[in-house]
Amino acid sequence: MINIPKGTKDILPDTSFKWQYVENIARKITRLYNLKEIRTPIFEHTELFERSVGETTDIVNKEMYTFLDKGGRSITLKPEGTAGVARAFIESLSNCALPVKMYYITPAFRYERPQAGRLRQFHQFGVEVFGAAGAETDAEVIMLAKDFLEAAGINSLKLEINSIGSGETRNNYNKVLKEYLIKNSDKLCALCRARIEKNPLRVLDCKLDSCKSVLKEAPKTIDYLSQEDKEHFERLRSILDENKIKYSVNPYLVRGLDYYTKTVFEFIPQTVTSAQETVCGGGRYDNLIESLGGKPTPAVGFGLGLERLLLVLENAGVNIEDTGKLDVFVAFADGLIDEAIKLTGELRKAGISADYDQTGRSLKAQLKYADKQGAKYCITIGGDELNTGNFPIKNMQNGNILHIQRQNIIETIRKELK
RNA sequence: GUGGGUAUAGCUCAGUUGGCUAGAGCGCCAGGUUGUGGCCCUGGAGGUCAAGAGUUCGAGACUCUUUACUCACCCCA
Repeated sequence: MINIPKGTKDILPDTSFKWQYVENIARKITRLYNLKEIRTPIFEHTELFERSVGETTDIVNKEMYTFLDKGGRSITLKPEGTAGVARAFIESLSNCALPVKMYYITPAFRYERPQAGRLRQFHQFGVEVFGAAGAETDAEVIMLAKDFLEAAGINSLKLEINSIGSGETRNNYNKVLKEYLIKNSDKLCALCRARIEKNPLRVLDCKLDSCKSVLKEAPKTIDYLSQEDKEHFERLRSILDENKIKYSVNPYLVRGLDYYTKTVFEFIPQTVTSAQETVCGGGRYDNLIESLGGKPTPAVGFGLGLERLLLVLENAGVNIEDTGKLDVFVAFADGLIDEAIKLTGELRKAGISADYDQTGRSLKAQLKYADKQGAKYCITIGGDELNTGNFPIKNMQNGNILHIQRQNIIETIRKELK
């Protein structure tokens, strides 16, 4: 037997409705915010991710699904959603009226050791807004994420924000931070010492207590912001305050992708105890489009892990209802299958979902099967019904049976379903 | 990549200091006076005890190796 590859999961028929539930909410909320869907390829040229996600990140260094295609090109399965959308923007959308506001729901691939809330193929819902530089857009993206998470059923959420600055701010700060880290390098873990040169910002993110204590005294990005960056961050805070959106400023919040500038944020549900706590993360990336060869274009967005979201919903006890249950099951006595085919067909044409047994079950087993399918109603066809024209429609929830003339069945079912 | 845990029926798991033909619940299939599901009763199908080697008169159990799964670290959603 050949089994499923490591780190992947089948979404089976008894569970797929949960995915449809969150996807439907994503489509509903993005519509309210005037976003359109974009679908980009599952694979791109490897170089796109190297240049956007960043060569110092773990994602690019050790987690990408990269292979040569038959033409000898280096191809990579998308490890996240932003790069492909940025590429598509540069290629096809940069002459559109700005801002261009889009969302995507896509599988993504990272070669990692799987664990709770982390798979090798996972799914992201993400949002990108191109061409609006102001903090209003940062706020709008944050609000959208919050509305979505709340609509999905998460009611205790922690929002953390930070600004890591851009341009000069970033250079100045990196220098100061580097000096500080080098001075204290004997107290840092080996990994952090290695990060000092390559990407000092990442040290801020270390979870080791020994490193954390060093960081308590470390210079903070928000103290080194340029006037412009500072005003941007203040403006964002005031909009969030005005709109009663609670947040806390976490000066050590640094996102793991290199393209972020200025605002970064994360949503952390309070119900989860696991370390995979961040369900949604995002921020501004004003330099990405230019660095990929496009016109300088400010941008902001977020990515949200659907597996993690579903895990959080489960832990929070959110009950997701399967709205796709069968309306009518048509049961029939021995020899009357042709009548069942006819009636089932009529119901379907009338927009009522209907099914009947094609495996030769006994009448009793048909009822049992109808029950398992979650059928709302069951109609039984037998010799008596054909003679009298009077058919029993059983409500499978309360067991009540209505007796209805053949020509009135569809009308009755319609009324009942409302 | 590093560290921990687990592996017995489709699923969740029992299985005593090593000892008869391998167990339960759930699920599946069938039956319980030729036509009404859920509850109950009865029966049935379904297992190379992850794989390989070792210890032993005897291994599901003990030892070793391999593999898979899982959780955590790193990192990320």
